[in-house]
Amino acid sequence: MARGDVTESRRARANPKADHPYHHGDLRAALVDAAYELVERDGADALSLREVARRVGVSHAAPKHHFSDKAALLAAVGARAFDELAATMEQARRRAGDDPLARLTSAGVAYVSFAASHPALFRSMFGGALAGAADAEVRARSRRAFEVLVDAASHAAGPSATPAELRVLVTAAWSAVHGLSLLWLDGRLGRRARAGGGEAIARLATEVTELLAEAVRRRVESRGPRP
Amino acid sequence: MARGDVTESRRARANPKADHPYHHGDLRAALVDAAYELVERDGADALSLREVARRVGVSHAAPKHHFSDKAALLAAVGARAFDELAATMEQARRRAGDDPLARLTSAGVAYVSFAASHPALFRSMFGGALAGAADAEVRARSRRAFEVLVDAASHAAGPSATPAELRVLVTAAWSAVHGLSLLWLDGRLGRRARAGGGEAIARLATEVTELLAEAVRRRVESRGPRP
DNA sequence: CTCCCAATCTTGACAGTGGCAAGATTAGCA
DNA sequence: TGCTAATCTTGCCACTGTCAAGATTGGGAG
Repeated sequence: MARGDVTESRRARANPKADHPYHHGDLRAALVDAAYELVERDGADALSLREVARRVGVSHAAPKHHFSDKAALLAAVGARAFDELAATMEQARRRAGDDPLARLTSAGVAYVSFAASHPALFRSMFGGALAGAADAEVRARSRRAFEVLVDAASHAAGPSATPAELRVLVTAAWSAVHGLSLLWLDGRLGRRARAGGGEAIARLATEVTELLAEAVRRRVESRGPRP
Repeated sequence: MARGDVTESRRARANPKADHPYHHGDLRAALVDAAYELVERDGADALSLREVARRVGVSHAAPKHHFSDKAALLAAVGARAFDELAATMEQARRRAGDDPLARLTSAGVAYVSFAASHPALFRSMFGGALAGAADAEVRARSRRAFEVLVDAASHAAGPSATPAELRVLVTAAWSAVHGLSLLWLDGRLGRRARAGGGEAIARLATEVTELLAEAVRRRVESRGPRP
């Protein structure tokens, strides 16, 4: 479910569970797969290296040769998750057509929808283990997702927006969808929003991003031509 | 540092560390104190019940009689933290005077400033252990903090704002400051913001909340009188 | 084709964790 | 003054992440 298959390299292994040859063939990818599933289900805090190893059918110390650390495994999971997020958002942008406002809102909706449909995963992508060390790869992959938002916000602000104005819009939009996602996951948006399910949160995201875009556009227009 | 002292009840204990009488006197409060400090320093994930017990000078199983669970202790810490947040925000509102916009922005700034000066604590107040069970007390205390924001946003929207418009503003403002706090804590706002320290994040919060308030106000005004 | 090195995986151990159970100690009420 | 119930301790279990040393094997050098 998580995502298609991963390059099954080198050796064609008939049965991954029954006959456990001493060398697994593609342990690294298998570990990331299993970890991704577990994190998606129970979150990063609940992840146990030993459990991952067990699922893959390998001894508890085997992961050590591919991931120095539990944090390293989580970083790999995070990188994959951000790829997923970026793909989702890019697809949403593509589907949104040419209208700049529609592009922004649909990117925002894609963001919160991803959070809503992968709650534990989404939480694990920020803060916690991924925050401190901030694996370089994770940062790079996450940037791609954010670029979608930045691009959409830029168009929504209009061509004559100042860099500073643009920066405020981008920061505000990103903060808003991010905060909206987390507050909703925490169930802190009142029961009206919670009851509505995925639809309610999507509508909220639309309203909020529209509000922001509208604000910047008006501000830009009322200022007159760019100095 | 965390906050003054807690009601030292019942018995006056001369030396809390040296002579450990069989009955501590006020173990519950002492545990919360110690846990609060540890969470503030290292976050909820890093908290160890045994470490807390050690700090208080008590056996590792003693906390069981006051907190059924590690989550229960964290809930107590969370409740205290939300009290702190609420107090900070109320103070900010008081200092802001009468201007509705100033009230909103200063509440928002107080929110992100709290996050910035208590990073690990702030993270622990949301998601993770506090998210699932959602201790009733924590919810109640947190509501008080959010009320400040709601109140400020209401005034900023103007007297003729519709309930629906108001709800959008409140949700947007709250989401924005919340997301802003977390993204900044994660170091995801670019190096310009990170380098600025507490000042930069406060400025961002001001700009974002002002943008939102402005948007709603214009929307309300341009709509004409309330239907 | 053979042999050997290095990568890969396993077994075993250690310190630390949260939670449970049974016993020691004491506070405060009858 | 005595005794019950609350409080705290000791001891244990299953589990975790990490390390060290040994077993196994793939794949290139000769």
